Amino acid sequence: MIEALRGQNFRLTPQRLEILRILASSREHPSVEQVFEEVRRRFPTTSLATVYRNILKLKELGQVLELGFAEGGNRYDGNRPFPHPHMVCIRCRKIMDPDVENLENLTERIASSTGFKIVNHRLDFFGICPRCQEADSA
Amino acid sequence: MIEALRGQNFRLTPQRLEILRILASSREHPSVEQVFEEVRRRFPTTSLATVYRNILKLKELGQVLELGFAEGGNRYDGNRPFPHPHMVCIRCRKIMDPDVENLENLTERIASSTGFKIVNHRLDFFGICPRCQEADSA
DNA sequence: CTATACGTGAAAATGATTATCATCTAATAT
DNA sequence: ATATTAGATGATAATCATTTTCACGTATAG
Ligand SMILES: [Mn+2]
Ligand SMILES: [Mn+2]
Ligand SMILES: [Zn+2]
Ligand SMILES: [Zn+2]
Repeated sequence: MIEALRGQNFRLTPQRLEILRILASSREHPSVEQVFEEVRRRFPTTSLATVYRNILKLKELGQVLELGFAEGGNRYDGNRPFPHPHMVCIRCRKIMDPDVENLENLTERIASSTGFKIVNHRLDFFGICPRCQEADSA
Repeated sequence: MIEALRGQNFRLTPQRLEILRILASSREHPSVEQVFEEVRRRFPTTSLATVYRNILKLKELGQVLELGFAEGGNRYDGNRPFPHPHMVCIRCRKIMDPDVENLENLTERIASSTGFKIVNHRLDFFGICPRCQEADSA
């Protein structure tokens, strides 16, 4: 992933490398705020704007998948930077990657039946995660 | 749909009825701004806040489906107020309802494999609509 | 008709994201 | 190592959709 950055005239600053590392290592689909707090552990002077800027760059380079939400902050996946389904817990806001077969069939069928040239898709399931279900019954 | 409102202590104001009518009759998945402009044709003093408030109520009553987008305004479907796939043109922002078989199978499979209790879902395909493809080749 | 909640209009507040700008620094050449 | 410079950062202001506030208006019940 670092290689993807070297291509352009991108500098490898400590903040940038740390943001990279956090996004690549986390499976939690972190928010900007979460990345910000984690970067600050190592580089306490880091600005929130820097986190936004670097995530934007990585998104443009196709190294990070952005999960935009109309309410509440966006979330990011640095492990699977391509469209895939997500499970969103409406209680604790945890986001998981379920194991599910690909949607190429569905995509192609919709493309041919509507005449759209499909370039992207988004599939989210909203519900209550197992842990929050336990909390309910307790 | 008007009946759904009578249930509670909801008053049937002219603005409210007009917003209702617009959402129920439009197949274009209008934005708040579009509803606002249309309401103003008949009731020129209507406030934008009133449009937001009434759409919120209808959403809470399950009479309108909200399509939230992280960037740009949200869009609303008053014809199919239940989860269904959408085709979003990334050029002209038009949104269509494609004809597609139901996703109950997929939903159930994901629910059982992840332990989630799924209460909602969202499936969007992003691409270029036929009309914008023509504009491209011209 | 009167009374009373609910609704409205106007404007301010909110919250996430983006833009601005002076300063800093990583990368490269000398 | 030093100088150069284009890109990066930090702090702050601006943006934009949406929500909140509050004084006033009005639909509805009695
Ligand atoms: Mn993911
Ligand atoms: Mn629809
Ligand atoms: Zn949960
Ligand atoms: Zn189009």
